[in-house]
Amino acid sequence: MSSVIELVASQKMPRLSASDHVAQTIEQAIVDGLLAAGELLRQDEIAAHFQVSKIPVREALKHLEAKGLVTFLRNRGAVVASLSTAEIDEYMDIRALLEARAARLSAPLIGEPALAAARAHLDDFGRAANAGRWGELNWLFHSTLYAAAGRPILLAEIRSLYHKVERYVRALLSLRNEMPRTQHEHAAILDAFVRRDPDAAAELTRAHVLDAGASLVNYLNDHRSKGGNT
Amino acid sequence: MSSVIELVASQKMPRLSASDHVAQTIEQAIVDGLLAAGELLRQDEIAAHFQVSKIPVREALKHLEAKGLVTFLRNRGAVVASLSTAEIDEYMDIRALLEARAARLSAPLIGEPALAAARAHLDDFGRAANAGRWGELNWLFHSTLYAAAGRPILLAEIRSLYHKVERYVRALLSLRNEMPRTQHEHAAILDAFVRRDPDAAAELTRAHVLDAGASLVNYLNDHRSKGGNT
DNA sequence: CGACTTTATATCGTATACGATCCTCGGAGT
DNA sequence: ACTCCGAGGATCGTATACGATATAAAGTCG
Repeated sequence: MSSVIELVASQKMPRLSASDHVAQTIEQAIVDGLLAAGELLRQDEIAAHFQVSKIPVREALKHLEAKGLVTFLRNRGAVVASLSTAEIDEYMDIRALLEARAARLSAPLIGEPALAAARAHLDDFGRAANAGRWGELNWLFHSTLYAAAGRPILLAEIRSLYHKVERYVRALLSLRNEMPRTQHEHAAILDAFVRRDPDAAAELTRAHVLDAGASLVNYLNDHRSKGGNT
Repeated sequence: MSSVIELVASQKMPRLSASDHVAQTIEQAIVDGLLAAGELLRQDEIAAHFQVSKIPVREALKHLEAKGLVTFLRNRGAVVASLSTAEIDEYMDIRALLEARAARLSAPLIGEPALAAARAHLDDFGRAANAGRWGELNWLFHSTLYAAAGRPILLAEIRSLYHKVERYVRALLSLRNEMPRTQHEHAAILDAFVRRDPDAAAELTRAHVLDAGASLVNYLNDHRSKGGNT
């Protein structure tokens, strides 16, 4: 076979169905906070934007509905899911549990390459300017540490929870200056991993997530219309 | 307006879209183990069964895919998701964490009506004949205990995890006689709630879930083709 | 002049239709 | 006889089309 054919074959699509492509793009947009909570997602509009019909768009939205990022209103379409402060609090509480578990399992097993990678993410994190990049690096830092646990399902569950609250965390980070404390806690966590100390890694991780959760809930309670859920 | 109109209005549908109806029914069938892991779900067939077109069927399957109960194979359709023993082990480990947390929060707050309801479910559980009814009562028992925690998200996450492994648990219960030990553990858990003892409730719940998980993993490791993931 | 009904329009939810991809089975070649 | 290949059929993925429902605007009555 000629090299031309190979060339064509190599770039022959991301091997992604239209439905999956739309789902991934919208998911990212929601997580990044580009779409406001409660915003209506008009199917025809999205379909036109991606140059597909409504069918794959609806399939994508159904997927995101099950993931908890979108809510369907009967005969009124889909909106970006919004979380009450109580719900955010619950998610952060669960994250604290699972991430502490992952840290405990991973700390004794982590290797030097993973530590170096985490350290690199930490440095990049300190230099990152916008909240978008910050969110990405924050996840990279933590997931790098958790990977050594060899628990893909646990990691996936953590990521799923993280996705649901990430846009709120980012909004907070953009408005308040939480970076110094965050960086300090990250450094302490990394140090616990360097020492391969499971108890310290777990407890510091737990406290880190709960701190972020408390800070977030406080902020939202202040800035939302008194009883507000939105 | 006449009473006839009111009558019609009152029974005017389950207010459920075709897509949601199909999703719920298939989800139940998978959880109940009526559909074997790995089984192909043919869209035309399902559509004919429900007397709808493929569109709502595909939306339902996309929903279940995001929930982890179904897997799509590009241009080959959807199959019932199957779990390796390692994945089941992970899910049970996470369940143990979350259910222990729910038990700890709930135990000090639980009221007499909830305790009475849990006791009733426990009795029914002892008399239940088939695995299907057993699974339902088992969930009712545990969820009744957790409800007092006032943590709907936590409860929903637990239910989601439970759904993913329930068919495997049921298969085990049907084949082995695990009921006596299970009943004994349930009684001990209920007793801890009666005493409003958070530590005991949490630890007994944790052990209960981990026991079930270990038993399940052992069984599957014995009965699956040596390296088997299915 | 305001509240209720009615009509219009936009958007949703689903059925039908069709090209694309993959599996099956039979035939040619070694 | 076995392997490789291609035509046929089945199933998937998506575009188009249409009835159903909700929101908004206009009209009517008190």
